[in-house]
Amino acid sequence: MGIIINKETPVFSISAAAKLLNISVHTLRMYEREGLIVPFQKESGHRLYSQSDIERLRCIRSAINESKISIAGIKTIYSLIPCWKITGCSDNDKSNCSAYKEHGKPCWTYSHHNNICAVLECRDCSVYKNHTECGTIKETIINILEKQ
Amino acid sequence: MGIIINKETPVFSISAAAKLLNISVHTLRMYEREGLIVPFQKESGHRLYSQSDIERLRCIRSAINESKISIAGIKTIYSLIPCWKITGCSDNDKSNCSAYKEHGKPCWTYSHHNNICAVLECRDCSVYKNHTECGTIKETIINILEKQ
DNA sequence: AGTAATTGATATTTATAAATGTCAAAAAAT
DNA sequence: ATTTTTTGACATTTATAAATATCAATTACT
Repeated sequence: MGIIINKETPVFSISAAAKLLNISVHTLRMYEREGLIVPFQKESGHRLYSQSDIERLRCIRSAINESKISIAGIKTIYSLIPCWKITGCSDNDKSNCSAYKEHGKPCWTYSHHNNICAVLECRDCSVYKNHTECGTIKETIINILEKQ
Repeated sequence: MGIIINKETPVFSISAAAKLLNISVHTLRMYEREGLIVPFQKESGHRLYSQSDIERLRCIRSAINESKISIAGIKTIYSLIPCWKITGCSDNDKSNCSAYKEHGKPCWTYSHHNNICAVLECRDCSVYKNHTECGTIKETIINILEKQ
């Protein structure tokens, strides 16, 4: 059998994740409702968290508790990632995309029927996976600007 | 005589500005201490605010009160403005600049002895003047990315 | 010269975001 | 089959960021 377990494999239940992070399951659901995280969902609706999800949540917790950035602030910061450059959106994709045109919410909180994002779960997209904290976001802005 | 009064002319005392905004003078000084605003300072140390400053402060108030973004969040958002592309920093300028290398604080909260920013008061720099709220910041990121 | 406004620094208050608690129904595990 | 966990929705608590208050010293008006 070919089961591969890596950092992206969803393995922790919500209670296991909560214990690892020393927070309550309510808090985890709140972060999800706010669009900070996108855990894997089974058909039943039950959530599963990967090691990557845990690390992402540690960053979020640090932003809230150490850096004193509010949840609304984190959402807005995520919304400034130039996702369209990472995904390779066409002009048409962009004109159909709220994530491109608006701000205040991360791109992965929008539904993507009519553009390039429809081919991939947001959870598996590098825009989501690679950007957990502000340092990485600034690096991305710099990299995209210097590269082209 | 050639006195020109426009939106950038510092004319309001701190108490006048506080009244216009319906806040206390303490709050205005706090925003300054946090690096959100850079009012004009007389030799005596007394502050003067322009019409532009008032509008900037309205944006900041709206971010805090309506959008629920914390002051630390606003600072981090400001720190994501690609200032080096606006000022035309050289590679050497960048390597000497904390605003380029770090994040969490707006570029105008750093001292700029040793790069292109030394020639202009931050208060008079378009990085500061043109970016009061998140919409403009996203627009700038988009514009810089599409232009080049 | 005398009143009013501003300064910075420290302490206090208040508003509310973030986190938890509770509940009944549904799903999963043993 | 029974126990445990998860679900969503609503209510409550708590921690603290944001805003004020107070103070003596300094500066600015008239």
